Amino acid sequence: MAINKPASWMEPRNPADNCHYLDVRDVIAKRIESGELEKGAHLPSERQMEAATLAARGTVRAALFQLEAEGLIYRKNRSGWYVAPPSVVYDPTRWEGFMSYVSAQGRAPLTEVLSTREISAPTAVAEIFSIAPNAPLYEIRRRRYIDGRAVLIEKIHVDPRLAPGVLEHNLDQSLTAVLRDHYGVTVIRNQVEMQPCALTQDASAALCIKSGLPGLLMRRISYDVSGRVVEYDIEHWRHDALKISVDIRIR
Amino acid sequence: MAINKPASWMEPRNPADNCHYLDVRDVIAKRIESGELEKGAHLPSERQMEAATLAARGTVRAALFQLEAEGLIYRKNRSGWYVAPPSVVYDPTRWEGFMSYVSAQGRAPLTEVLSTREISAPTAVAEIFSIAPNAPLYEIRRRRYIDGRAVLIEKIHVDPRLAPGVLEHNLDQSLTAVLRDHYGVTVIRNQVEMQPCALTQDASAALCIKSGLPGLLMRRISYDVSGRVVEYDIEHWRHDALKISVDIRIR
DNA sequence: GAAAAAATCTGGTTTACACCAGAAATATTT
DNA sequence: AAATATTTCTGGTGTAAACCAGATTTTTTC
Repeated sequence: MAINKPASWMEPRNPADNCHYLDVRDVIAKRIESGELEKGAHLPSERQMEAATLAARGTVRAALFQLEAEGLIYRKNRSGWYVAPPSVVYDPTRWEGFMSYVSAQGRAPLTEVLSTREISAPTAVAEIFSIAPNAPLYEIRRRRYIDGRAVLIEKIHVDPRLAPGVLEHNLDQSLTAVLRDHYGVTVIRNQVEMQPCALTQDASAALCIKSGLPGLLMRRISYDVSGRVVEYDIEHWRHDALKISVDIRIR
Repeated sequence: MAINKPASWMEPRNPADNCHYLDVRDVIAKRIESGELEKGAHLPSERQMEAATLAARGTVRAALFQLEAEGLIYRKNRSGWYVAPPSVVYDPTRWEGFMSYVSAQGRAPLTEVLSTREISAPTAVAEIFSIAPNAPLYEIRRRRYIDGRAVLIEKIHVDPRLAPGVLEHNLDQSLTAVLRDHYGVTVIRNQVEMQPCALTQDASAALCIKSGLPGLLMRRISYDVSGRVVEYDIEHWRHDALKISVDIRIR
């Protein structure tokens, strides 16, 4: 089944820490790294591991949380623990959209529009767009998948003056492409910001994740040639879904 | 002292989740965000909070772990929980070293050399440098601080052929500057990679952090004009110490 | 007053139960 | 065979109690 060495894995530990849960962690980690447990594989249940490792369930869970923080495993709501697929590499300096860089890495991207509507700009957002508070603004909420796993939820704000009626278009694809092709709006500057966060209630619900789990918050502001803000995007990512990679040369 | 509303904070919760520990989290989070608990402030002890919140210690700890993952608080080994200072903004596209961008943000950077030695290149590292396995290589281990808090530990590899005797120099400063000023080696390309990780035994020990806590792994490869690898740097960061920000324009 | 020893406080870890709600599998009914 | 009800399984949460080892503070000793 998995994990059933009685207590033999107690010995080869580093004497520095005497943390049982890190032992359990190591056992599982090794099985994943060795490929014994394949990507996406379903781990045995916590109670099975409890019996197999002779550790209390709380200890087993501590180990699972640790592995989750490391991005090695993840959980589906109440269905179980799974081996995490490899993360996708993202280079913020490249002018590539989600669909593009995900498929370039041999993974299957998918975008789903959750909702579109016209709102009146909240103060904070209005400031970014340099428009009056409560001015009209489009809001698009989307969910994106990699290989069938929901990895991020995003809320995009667009200025209706730059792209009137954009909500009528098909938004399952690159929004930047739609803006370029239908409105002649070209993005020439991107401001990207990333930081760890806790997933908000709605984000975690949309990602089928337990509320409050750590995630990655990415904010992106896109500008056009004349310096106008075209798009303000707030993305909540699974923390284990991407890796950042930047390649820079002096010009 | 702090947190002593008997059970009044039970009401204003979102009815979706009935997670007690998120209630405790919210109370503490609010006190931090409102500024009632200042940056760097020492939180009451877990046992005090246990009594004050009427929740079991395990529940209190769950809340603390949550806040830690969010980067709002951190802990010193066995001394207690503290409010986390604001994170530092790092822009991988800028040609600025640690000392430079940290002080530019009004924070006090500090670098401490832990060890320097000559090693024979492990296979993986040798590949990066395009040298023979076991070829000589310099290894520098440093620890860096922001406002007195250790935030990262790094291991730098340097090719002795490019910078013979570099270990004799003062390495408390920017290594890139030393290479430039004393060896005429200029870095013109940087390859940076970031991903969440679990802090290794030695990293966590050096950072005075409980072993196994999540962190951020940053790898940097620096190239000179002729495409030679000048420097290979592996950095283990506290996950709450930095924020990534990139500003890109089409050329 | 300074150094050393002792008591106390703090997080760190583990155990063992108990109960809940959603997911999944199974048995039942139509 | 398909739709439906039921049972079982899975993680999610909370409690209470112990014990450890390093940090810190207090007390004692010199």
